[in-house]
This record gives sequence, C-alpha cells and structure tokens, in this order.
Amino acid sequence: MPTDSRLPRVLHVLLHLDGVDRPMTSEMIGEMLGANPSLVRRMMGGLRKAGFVGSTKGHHGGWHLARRLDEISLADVYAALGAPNLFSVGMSDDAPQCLLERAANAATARALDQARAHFLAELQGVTVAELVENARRDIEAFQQGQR
Amino acid sequence: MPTDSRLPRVLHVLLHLDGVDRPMTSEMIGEMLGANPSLVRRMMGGLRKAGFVGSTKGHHGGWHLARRLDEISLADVYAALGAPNLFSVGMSDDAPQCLLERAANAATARALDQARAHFLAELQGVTVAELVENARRDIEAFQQGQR
DNA sequence: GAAGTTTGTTACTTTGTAAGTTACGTAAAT
DNA sequence: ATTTACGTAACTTACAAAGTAACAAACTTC
Repeated sequence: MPTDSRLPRVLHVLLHLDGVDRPMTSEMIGEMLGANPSLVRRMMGGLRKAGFVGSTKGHHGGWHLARRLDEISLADVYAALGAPNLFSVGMSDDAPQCLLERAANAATARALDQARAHFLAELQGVTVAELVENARRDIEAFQQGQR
Repeated sequence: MPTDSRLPRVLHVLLHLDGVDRPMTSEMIGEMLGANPSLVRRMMGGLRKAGFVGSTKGHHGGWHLARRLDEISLADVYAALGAPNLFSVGMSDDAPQCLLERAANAATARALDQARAHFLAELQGVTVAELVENARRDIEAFQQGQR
C-alpha cells in the first residue's frame, strides 16, 4: 500500500489556507501537494464535515478556513480524516481458540494500544496554530543564518 | 497490503515450541498458523539468525527453541524480524522545500516517534516467558469457571 | 439566462508491500 | 538410496490508499 499521507498533507493545506485571504481551489492545492484535485476534494471532505474549512462553488470559489487554527488540535484533524488506521502490523484473527495464540495477540495488542495512545496524546497536545508558529520560527532562524 | 502479522505469529510459535520436546516442522507450524510452510520458514529465519531458535533438516528435523524464553523480550523478537515498519501512515517527502510542509511533516513525525517509542518500551518490558505465564493463568481461570 | 468555474461524488486504475505459492537445491536420518 | 525437511529464490495474489477520469450540481459573472 502507498503509505497514508493524508494527515501531514491536510495539515500542510491548513497552514497555507491560514496565510491567504482568498479561497484556494482544489487545483491550486493539488499543485502544491503534487496531487490530483479530485484527491484533494476527497481528503478535505472530512475537514469540511468537521467544520474546520468551508468550500464554495463557482467563480472565485474554493477552500477557506472556517475556524481559528488555535481552536483545532492535530488530534481533531486526525479524527476529521476518519481516524485512519495507524498501523501496518496487526493480528489476523481477533479471537482465536488457542490460548497461546490469544496470549501472543494480547501482548501485541497491548503494545499497539500503548503506541496509539501516545500518538493521540501527542496530537492532542498541539494545535495547528502552533505549527504556524514553529514554521515562523524556522523562517526567522533561516534569515538569521543568512546575515 | 495485508496487515503484517509476523510479530504475533512468531510469538505464537515460540509459545508452542516451549511446550513440546520434539522439533516442530514448518508444515506443522504452518497448519497451526493457517499459513504456508514456506512462509513459516521465511518468518522464522530471522529468529534463527538471532539465536532464539534452531532448525535441523532431515528426518525428525524442524524447529526448536535455542534459548530460554525468559531471556527473550518481545522487543528482541520484533528486532529479529527486522523491526518491520510499524505504521501505515507517513510522509511522502522527507525534506520538502516548503517550510509549512516541513512543519506539518515534523509534527506528524513527532507523533509517530512517540508512538514507536512507547510501542518498543512496552515490548521491551515483557519477556516471552511471561506470555506463557499469562496463558497458564487464563487456562486456570477457564477451569475455575468450569467447576 | 447563457457561459464559465469549481465543488461533490462515483467509478475505475495504479501502486507498494506482505502474504501466499511454487519449485528446487541442500543436508540430515534411516 | 530414499525420504524428510529446511533454505531460498521467483512469482502471484490481496488489499487499501493514491491517483485518474468524468460528470452532475451549484455558484458567479456578464
């Protein structure tokens, strides 16, 4: 499977939408991401349903922010995408007869649960607005280095 | 991609190898797992290289434990499999030009790193022998319920 | 209201990786 | 010598997201 890159991609889009005062079309966004406009519409659909962005049709239509970025955590964005499956590892059978297999599965599941919990906790603790701040700091650091 | 189920599967195999005094053939193991003997040989190859199991050819050959299960952590097993990729999500581009994209990627990577670290920590803290004990407790609990 | 733009959605094809399969060489036991 | 069983390479299948194509619906502009 091509790895699921929707989370970083829609974050990228949100950061750009924040810096612009006119809607961005799916085609503009697609060019930015190196992706198809249709794919952009699919990815952004969840964010629209969650109320994070809006979309308007027709001339000068496109995508725009519908909520302040400091009110959106990364976990909210992940959830808006439908909380896609995180792992490429897992068990084939959830409730096997064999008790040894169950023990093996349970141990694996515990580790994955730990992983998921800390993934979500990390996402929960960061707002999209903070990513903008981080990027701004990076820009300043870069300019500092130029002098 | 079919999800990668090697970790729980080889754990399952180790637990069975512990309870038997003769080698198990790849065919027997394959039947147990619902998998092909050839696939079993591939999965177990890493554990052999790591010294956790041995394999002998010919009559009455097969797979046997080569180390005590209380000396093998689940993290060791995961490493022996080649530490396969944990996640189905990730970034498409590691070092993009756009600083906003970098910020989005970095945030995603931080969350994945957190997840991986806690996954490994959980695996590190458990030995395969402890899984046997867990299973034994389950069996006793079951028998308790039967009375 | 006609023309043009842009989304919303559906259907289809492509892609990447582990699973699964096949085949055959090698080594050990009888 | 024959049989058993691993070791390995080559190939096919399965699956989910990416990617693509197409078109109806809705909005804007003139």
